[in-house]
Order: sequence, then C-alpha cells, then structure tokens
Amino acid sequence: MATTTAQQRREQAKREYDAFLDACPTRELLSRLTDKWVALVVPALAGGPQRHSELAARIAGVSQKMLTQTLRTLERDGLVTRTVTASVPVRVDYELTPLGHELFPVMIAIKAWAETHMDQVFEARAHFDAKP
Amino acid sequence: MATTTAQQRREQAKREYDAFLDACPTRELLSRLTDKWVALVVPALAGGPQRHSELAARIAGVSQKMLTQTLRTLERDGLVTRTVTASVPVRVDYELTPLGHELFPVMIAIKAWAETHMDQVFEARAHFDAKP
DNA sequence: CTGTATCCCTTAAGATACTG
DNA sequence: CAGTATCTTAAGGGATACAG
Repeated sequence: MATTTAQQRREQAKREYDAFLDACPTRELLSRLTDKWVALVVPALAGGPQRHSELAARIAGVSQKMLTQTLRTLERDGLVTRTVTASVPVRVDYELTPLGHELFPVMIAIKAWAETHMDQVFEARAHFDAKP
Repeated sequence: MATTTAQQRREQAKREYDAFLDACPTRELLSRLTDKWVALVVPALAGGPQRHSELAARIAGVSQKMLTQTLRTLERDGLVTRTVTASVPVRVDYELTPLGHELFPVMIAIKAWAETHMDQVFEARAHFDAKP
C-alpha cells in the first residue's frame, strides 16, 4: 500500500497534470470550471444549502434548464450535494461539498474581479474602439 | 470634480456592480473571463512577452483562429498589449498589462485547481456514475 | 416545486485556404 | 510569421410542454 499523504498526492498530481497539454484530462475539467453558470452558482451557494428555486431567484436570468444542468454537472464532479426531502411538493437542497468549498474562493475571486474591474475594462474598450 | 481615490472608486464599483443581476454589465465580462482559452492564454503569458507562435506552441491544440481571437479580445479589454516589430517576417509580441497582471493570479488559480483536484473529481465521477 | 424531454435557433470553434 | 476570410459542424442555451 502507498503511504503517501493526501497533501503529497496533491503535489504529485500538480506535477503530473498540465492543462497546457491537449490530451491532459485537466483540459476538459478546466473547460467545465470556466463556465459562466458555474461562476455564478458556486458563489450563490455561499452561506449554506439553497433550494433550486432560491438559486433561480438569486441568479437572475438563468433558465431552469441551465440551472439544473449546471447543478447536475457540479454534483457529478463532487462539488455539490443534492438532498431531496420527500414532501408535497418535493423540496431539493443543494450544498457545497468539502471539495466544492475548495473551489469556492476561486469562483468568488473571478466574480469579484469582474465586478471590481468593470470600469477599467470599459475604459480600455473605449480606448481600443476609438482607434482608427 | 470628484476627489475620490482609485481605491475608493473600486470599492464603490464593487458595491454597485453585481453579476447576479441579469442586466449588469459584469455578467457579460464574467462570461468572457470564464473562457477556457483565456484561462490558458493568461497563465501562458507568465514570465514576460510571448510571440504568437510561442503561445501556440505552449497551449497545445489551440487553433490559430481561437488564439488570435482570444488575444484580440484580451487586448480590447485592456488585459494584454500587442507589439508589432516591423521586420521580415513580422514579429508580434503579447504581454500582460498591469490590469492583466491583476487578473493573472485568478487565472493561475483556476488552472492550478483543475490540475490539483483532477483525481478527486475523477473519484467523484466514478462514484456518481456507479449509482443505479 | 423540481425535473425531463423536445424543438429550434444562435453562437462557438475546428479546418482550410489565402494575403501582407 | 501573423492574420483574415469562409465554410461547416458541434455545442450552448432559450422556450415550451409535460411528469413525479
């Protein structure tokens, strides 16, 4: 049996996986993580479990289809748990897993970056578009 | 004239912009930032200016079209600069702007997260798919 | 309330060929 | 080498209707 710790395994993985490589499976994972809806759903799960309808209300404009699809993918990837309460009507809660909590700060960061630097990007665009 | 500092303006912006809102312009910026190629191009620009061909070699599998398109968008948004050296053949270098350097750690983080947690995601998927 | 399935349209993106 | 243009296919995503 291997006697490596989780920490050692993670460091090893970091050395072996490389998203710059086309065939590396992290390329596919990266494309899933870089998803507009993921960057909204994960931050929306701050502060504990949220119902499907609560998430839909929080994330304005998300279609029922995309929300379910995003949550299903996050569940499969081990980032959120889905808990069904058999009542009438049925109640479903979503919550970040420990793994999801590790991704959380990254998603918060990208969302916050957009909100914090929006003006600077606007200025850059105006400047760029003004060129002949 | 306003006498607010850049720092104050940034904090104000953070309060006014909210990507959870459908109509907020940050929603569009967020969708641009959450792009697989952006998450690869920005980290690839670590360590100074890179030529178009160098980036293409570094980011395996990227098509010439997507690389140019991604770089053009990043340039317009003020994240990279494009420097043309009129020689034969022409030489073009791309480099992160100060604004781009602010985004850099976020993009590195998401790429690193994928590489570091790939195994855990694989386990989660296997577990999920094994269910009846 | 939550989720699935279908239809349909828009956009993304790879391949290829051609210009400065 | 760098970039543009065009074509074609694949994927994203909204709307609607229906089921547990």
